Amino acid sequence: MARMDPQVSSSLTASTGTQAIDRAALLVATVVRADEPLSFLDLHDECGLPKSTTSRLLTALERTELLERNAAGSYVAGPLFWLYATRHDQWDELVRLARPTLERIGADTGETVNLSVTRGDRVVQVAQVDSTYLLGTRDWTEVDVPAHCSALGKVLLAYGGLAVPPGELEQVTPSTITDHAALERQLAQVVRRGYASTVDELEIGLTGIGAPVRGSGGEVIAAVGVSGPSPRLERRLDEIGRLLNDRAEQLSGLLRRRTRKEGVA
Amino acid sequence: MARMDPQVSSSLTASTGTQAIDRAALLVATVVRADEPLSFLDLHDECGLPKSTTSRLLTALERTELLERNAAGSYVAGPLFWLYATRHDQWDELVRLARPTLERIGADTGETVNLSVTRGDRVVQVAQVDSTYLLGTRDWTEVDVPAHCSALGKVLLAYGGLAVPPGELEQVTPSTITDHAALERQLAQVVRRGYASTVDELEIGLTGIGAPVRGSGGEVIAAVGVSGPSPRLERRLDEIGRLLNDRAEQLSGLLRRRTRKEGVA
DNA sequence: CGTCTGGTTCCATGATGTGGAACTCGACTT
DNA sequence: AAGTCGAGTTCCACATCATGGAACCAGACG
Repeated sequence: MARMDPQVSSSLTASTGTQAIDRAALLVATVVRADEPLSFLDLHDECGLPKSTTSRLLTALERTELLERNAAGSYVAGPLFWLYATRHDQWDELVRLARPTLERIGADTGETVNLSVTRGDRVVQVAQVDSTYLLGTRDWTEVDVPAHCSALGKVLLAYGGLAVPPGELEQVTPSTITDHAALERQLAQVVRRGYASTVDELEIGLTGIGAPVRGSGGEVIAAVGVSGPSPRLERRLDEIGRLLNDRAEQLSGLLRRRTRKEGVA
Repeated sequence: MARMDPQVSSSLTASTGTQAIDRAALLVATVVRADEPLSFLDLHDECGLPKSTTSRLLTALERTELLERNAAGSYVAGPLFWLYATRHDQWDELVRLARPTLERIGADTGETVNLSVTRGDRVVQVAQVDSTYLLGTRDWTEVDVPAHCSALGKVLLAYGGLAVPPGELEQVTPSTITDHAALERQLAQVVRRGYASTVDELEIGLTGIGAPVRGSGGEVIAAVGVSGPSPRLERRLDEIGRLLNDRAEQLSGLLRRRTRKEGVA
């Protein structure tokens, strides 16, 4: 009856008296994380439960509106998820999901951390974790700045989350890149390196570094980055750039569609 | 041990061997539908489960990321819901939720049914169920029309989902209302009656009727309506208006936050 | 320092979920 | 038309697992 070792299945946080629920939740999580219709068999061997059990659980989950079957009979997230999604803005939810990542970056670097997305043709900061230093950047959530001179803006430009505006590029400081060709060259480099940076280009003495966050389909949907005084950051550009890329990659992994063989969180 | 009559609990579709899951799902559904933090006790007496059971189930649901506790210890929807919401557009999900309602309206009236929302300062149709008549309106999903001469537009204007544009009101047909004062008077009437209509105001021979859909907080977030040839609809304005209001009310009920005493769907 | 409300842990009990095997259904072959 | 296979559901004896009353714990209030 025991499928494998009796006590290996759920290791952490000691679960007792909840086998059925753990399994049901595993099914739901698998469907939601995959984010594409999974057939009965997919779920059967993805989750490693006996056919009869799988069937019973899935039927119950469907009845309770946690899952639903599409026309082809495959399972997708059910009405409860639709309801939640209609009521909540997707960017707010991205912030929730990203919060732990931002905080880790904050702890690692000590600098102010930002998360940006494109809204229309503008870059807006949607979340911020403050610097541990006294000298940090102010809270500019919802403040939007020209894309071509902010690190997060450059990331979004470089990965196609945003198009480079056709007209003049505003000269915000003496260091701002205003030449289209030069900007394009930089953007190509951003893609090559996996992170973007601006030193004194948005404001004298302000340095920013950013990396791309990818959505479920692999498209770049947001950018994470840190910013702070140039003297403190200038020398750590590459170090922090790599760190950001790592962390952003992890966050992207969370958002990525997963089909096969993913350990239980 | 049996709380009530042994076979009364879950009547439809015969459930067997899934008590634990049904209960767990009930908890999740309650939290998601309420859409505001529910304390342990709220859930306890909302769902009528023994304390110990409630506790065990909630702990399991939290571990599996279906629920989460906020700072105050109350339960809210968990990371799995966030993930789903980040990946899906909220208007698309509204369409999913509304589809059954639209289809019922279509079946009731035989006319083309539309669902509209405001995007920025424009009204866009986001879903359509086609007329059973041959003479119906074409698919204008994503086509946006001036708000002051469409029934759904008037609904959104009337309930504050949209502001009346300050400038000239475009005269689309001879019947189009172009006078601001007259429009305001109509909008007030719309609120009084609970539905809006346009006869020949957008296109000669085209009549539309619409009613408001309210979101979780009670604000009007969308409008449902039917449209078709004036000869067929003109006489049924009030009848259909009431019908739409009823159906829209039902849909709104689905979206409304619910805190207490709601039967299991 | 006692008293409550709010919540978790224990544990004996048997109801409840389990899973192998039998069965059904439909599609595809021969 | 009969035969075969794969996908999925239903059955049912068994014992594992969820159950819930009671005891327990912790913090807030008086």
